[in-house]
Amino acid sequence: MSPPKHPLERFLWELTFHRELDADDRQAILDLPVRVRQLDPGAYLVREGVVPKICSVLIDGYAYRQKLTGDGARQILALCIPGDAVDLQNMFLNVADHAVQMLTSGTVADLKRSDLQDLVLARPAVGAAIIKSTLVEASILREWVVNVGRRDARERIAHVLCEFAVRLETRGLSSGGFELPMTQEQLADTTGLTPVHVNRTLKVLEAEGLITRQRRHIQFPDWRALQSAGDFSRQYLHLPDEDVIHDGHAPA
Amino acid sequence: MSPPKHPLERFLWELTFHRELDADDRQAILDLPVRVRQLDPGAYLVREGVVPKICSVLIDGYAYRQKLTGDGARQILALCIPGDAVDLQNMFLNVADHAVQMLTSGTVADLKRSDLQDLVLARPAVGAAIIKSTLVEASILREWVVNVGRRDARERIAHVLCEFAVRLETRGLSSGGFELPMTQEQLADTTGLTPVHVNRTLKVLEAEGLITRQRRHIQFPDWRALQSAGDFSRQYLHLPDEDVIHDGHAPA
DNA sequence: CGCCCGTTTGAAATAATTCAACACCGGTGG
DNA sequence: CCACCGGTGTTGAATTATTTCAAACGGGCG
Repeated sequence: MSPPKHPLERFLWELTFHRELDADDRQAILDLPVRVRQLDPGAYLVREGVVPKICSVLIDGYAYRQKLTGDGARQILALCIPGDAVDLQNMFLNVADHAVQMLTSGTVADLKRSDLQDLVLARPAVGAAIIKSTLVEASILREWVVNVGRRDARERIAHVLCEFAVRLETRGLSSGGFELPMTQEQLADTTGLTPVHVNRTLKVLEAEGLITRQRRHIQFPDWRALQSAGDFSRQYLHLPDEDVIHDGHAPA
Repeated sequence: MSPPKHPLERFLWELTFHRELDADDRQAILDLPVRVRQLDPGAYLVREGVVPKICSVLIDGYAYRQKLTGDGARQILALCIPGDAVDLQNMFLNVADHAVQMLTSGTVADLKRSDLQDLVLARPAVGAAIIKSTLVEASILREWVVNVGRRDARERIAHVLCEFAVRLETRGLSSGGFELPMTQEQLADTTGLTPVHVNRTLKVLEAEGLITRQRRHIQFPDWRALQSAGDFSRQYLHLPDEDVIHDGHAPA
């Protein structure tokens, strides 16, 4: 929970996850000129339809990718956690096909698009790491299609909780439970459900002993059972090694 | 409808769509050693969980990306049309997170993974084109999450039909209508619905005059209205220019 | 204290599913 | 040539998951 010394430290760590980087690669990333900004919940990092000149990296706090349907319904497409770059696709695509908005308050580091492009050209290993991280994002997207397309409410929510927990744990941002950074309405928009149905389903999960909740703090008394309820398997996250996630009350 | 002279011709065309390639780039692609295979419906191009050593490019026929849930339900994640490379992500990712299967019979060209990797290193423009095309795929995936997450059956099906029509048209594979290369059950698996509900919904669309059907041949008497019924806008396809798609009976 | 946002609960309505039967079509073999 | 067959499409009726609407509740904050 202590803030990283260098703004891009966690971003660097996340890239190294995907691809080995040598000292020069790492230094080149840390030398990138950044502007650090503090943002409020709801602030836009990217707006649909525009070409951003900057690419923001989340340092602290959470964000989400989002799209609206014609009649105003919202679908959340991805959750961004500290260390995620929010805009990598826009290094190659000319127009943002979705919006990115802050979920909580937090801070971001803005990189110049051109700086990033130069870096990728100068250091192919960094380019490879960036590509890999966008490919993993695509894999997560595929799993989300499965989630909203073929699972019922209980499975969907359990799955989202599992995914979020694992992603946080592998970055050292939580263990055995976490502060869910969103309202039930936002959870509804990530699972393609209604806020009231999310509420009822959370209570079911709680009644079954799969989660405990105090306010928005969620814990997993039976991690194994939650995974199975959510039909969750971490394969699609393409994590390099098998970190263990512990039960809420019985860290193994 | 006439088969391309060179097996990779349509693949090349699709890449050029995303990024300008000079004569040397293009020649390098066409010089790639290929093995051409004829495949039956249902044949696997990629199996989940394995590392393919080859990357197949669809020359003829259709394929789909697919994932199964724990209890055996299937979700189709993408439709591949002639010119699509089926495996680009596996150039960087070590394990396939989903399967790819032939929808119809057809032919594919197999490229050696290492050949492709060498090509990308030798010709950065080709690499850029490949990256862009995987990013467009990710954009389509995002739209699919919205589709199954936030649209009702009628909208979902109309949307899938629109997307498929536009993608086919921009590759010169159809105009004003097409032969839907899948059963209603497969359409159900792409929309997250039940086969019988797909059936009923198709009849609704037909009754509304948005589509006509004879067997699996679909036409669009009112293309504008179908788009609006499906909440479809081609922006997310990141197409370079604004090709026009015509109504079934009134090519404009 | 009172207000507002988010959560919780209930009852009624609806979209989609399930199960089951039947129709259709092209292909195969008698 | 016809009969049958399996896969696909079509239809109906009953059931279920989820939504909708509406109202009450709770806690944090000005």
